[in-house]
Amino acid sequence: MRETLYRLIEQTLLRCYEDGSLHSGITPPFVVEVPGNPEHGDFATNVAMLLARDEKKAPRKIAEIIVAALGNGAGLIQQVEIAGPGFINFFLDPSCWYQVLDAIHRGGSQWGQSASGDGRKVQVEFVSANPTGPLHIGHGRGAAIGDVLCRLMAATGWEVCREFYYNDAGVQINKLSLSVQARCLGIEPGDAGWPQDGYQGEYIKDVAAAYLNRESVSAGDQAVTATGDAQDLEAIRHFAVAFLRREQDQDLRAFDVHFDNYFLESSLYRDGLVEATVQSLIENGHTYEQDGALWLRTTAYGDDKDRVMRKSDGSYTYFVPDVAYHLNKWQRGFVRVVNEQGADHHSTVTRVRAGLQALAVGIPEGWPEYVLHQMVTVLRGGEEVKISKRAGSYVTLRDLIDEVGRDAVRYFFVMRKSDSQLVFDIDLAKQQSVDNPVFYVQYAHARICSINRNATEAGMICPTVGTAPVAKLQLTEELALIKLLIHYPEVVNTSASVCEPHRLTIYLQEIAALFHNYYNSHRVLVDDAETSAARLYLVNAVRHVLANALSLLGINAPERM
RNA sequence: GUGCCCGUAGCUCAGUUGGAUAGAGCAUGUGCCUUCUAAGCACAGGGUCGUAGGUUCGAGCCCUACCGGGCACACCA
Repeated sequence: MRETLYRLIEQTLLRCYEDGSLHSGITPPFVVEVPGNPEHGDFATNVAMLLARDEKKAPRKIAEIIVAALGNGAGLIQQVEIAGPGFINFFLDPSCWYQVLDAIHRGGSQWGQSASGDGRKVQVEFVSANPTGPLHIGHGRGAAIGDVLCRLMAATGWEVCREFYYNDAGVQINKLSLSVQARCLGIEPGDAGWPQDGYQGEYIKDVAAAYLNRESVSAGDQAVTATGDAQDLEAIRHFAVAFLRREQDQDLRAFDVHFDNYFLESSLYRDGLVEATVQSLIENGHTYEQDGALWLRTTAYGDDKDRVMRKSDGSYTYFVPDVAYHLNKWQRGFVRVVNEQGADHHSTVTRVRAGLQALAVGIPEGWPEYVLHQMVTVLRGGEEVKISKRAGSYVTLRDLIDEVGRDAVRYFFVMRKSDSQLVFDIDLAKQQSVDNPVFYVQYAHARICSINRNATEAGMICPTVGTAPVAKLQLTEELALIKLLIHYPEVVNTSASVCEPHRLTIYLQEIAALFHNYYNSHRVLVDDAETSAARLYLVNAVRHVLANALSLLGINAPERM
């Protein structure tokens, strides 16, 4: 609808240039938007104001010329007015609103999807937790945001690859192995022989017990049987990694989050990608030696200081494998890559991009994209629940799902813009009332299903596509609902392209609010059969949109509550 | 000290990428069930958009400086 109007204005402008009523000859970057105030019409454009300077005319004068040339847009436009400093307000013919109801019923569960991705390959990397413990709340937020992003992109025509990257070697894994070994030997935190900065959590005991029992574990990407030999640190490492990966997998499955590919940091070394990347950076002349370390001149690409690549002890800093990893992503053909991470990793953004630019293999400057989420604080009984991983006392993702349910957890995690901090109020998430946004939205869906059941009982059914007497829908509340329904595909598109899943939850709140309002002021099933049919047609369109949006969030749309 | 993010109603947060009189929910106050789920709805009060400048027809949004909070700063990832 907005698109149609946009093109109409564009063409009108060209016509004005042809007949000489306007002469600047440019098409300014004007917008067609939905005014906040309904009195300002269904759509409005600022085109006349943007032309004022080049035309050397008052915006309202220009608006008059455009309006005169506009016509009625093939019956689309009922009325046009010029308002304020030079806005052109459009009031559309009501009949055009009703078309969206047919479109929704025709599209069903597909409505709102588009092909803007055009089958291109996008990769979303998210969670990427190292296998040193259970997933915590922060991983949960990342998992929810990443998963919804994937669903959004798939719905907009992208070929999506969901990837999980983790470090299975390195210093932290050594600490993990040593901690498990210590537990195997009966050493406890605080005892002599407990590894420095070891992992103290209770779960380490479980890993040790399983190892001593010679259990077999298989995670999504690996399978290991324990030898039970407490002296074999290498065997412990393999087992511990597989064990914790399995735990994380189970948590993710409980959260309905799945991956297409697991990528191991160790494979970058094994396959020589790290070494090749370093060589390439040296050959391109972007490195230098200083203080016994090898540096990359990242300042040439907007970093505030140069970064060490190879430490004086000969090992690489973590950003080197990161660059190698992203080069690999590029070579796999992903024209778009989105990395969802905690904001505490934000310093990698500039470095990775700088490293990729320095490789000079044609990677665009802003590639890859990053979605960074801020911290989550958990509130229970109005008090903050402290999270401390090393000390081993914290709320895990699993705890949270078990306590408040998957739907609520997912909704709360994507409800806010990712770059603002999130307060997760456990008590609120558990509440089954209007205060809880998840229930509010699900309840709207359940209510419509309930109406359908009542309709069936009364021998009425929702009309099929094109047969509904839609002209019966004249109430303000009905038109408001229809006008909001129209925007759904745009919400999906925008959310996907700017990577902001929270827009979906805001839209859901709006549509649910309008529905509850309508429901309270008017009955759907009334004596007049035609009116009932038209209203059934409308509320079921609402039901489709609610269900579709919830499905993009990975949340159930219950038929009863 | 340097870099990034945030600052909007008492609280939690939106704000359609620069548009018209800045919006929701909670909390407070007042109403609405013989009728499809009251697990709901309506009305009312509540604001120097952190502060000060700047850019322009027009700024919550863009630029600069400052204030306050968070995060990160080779030898953890």
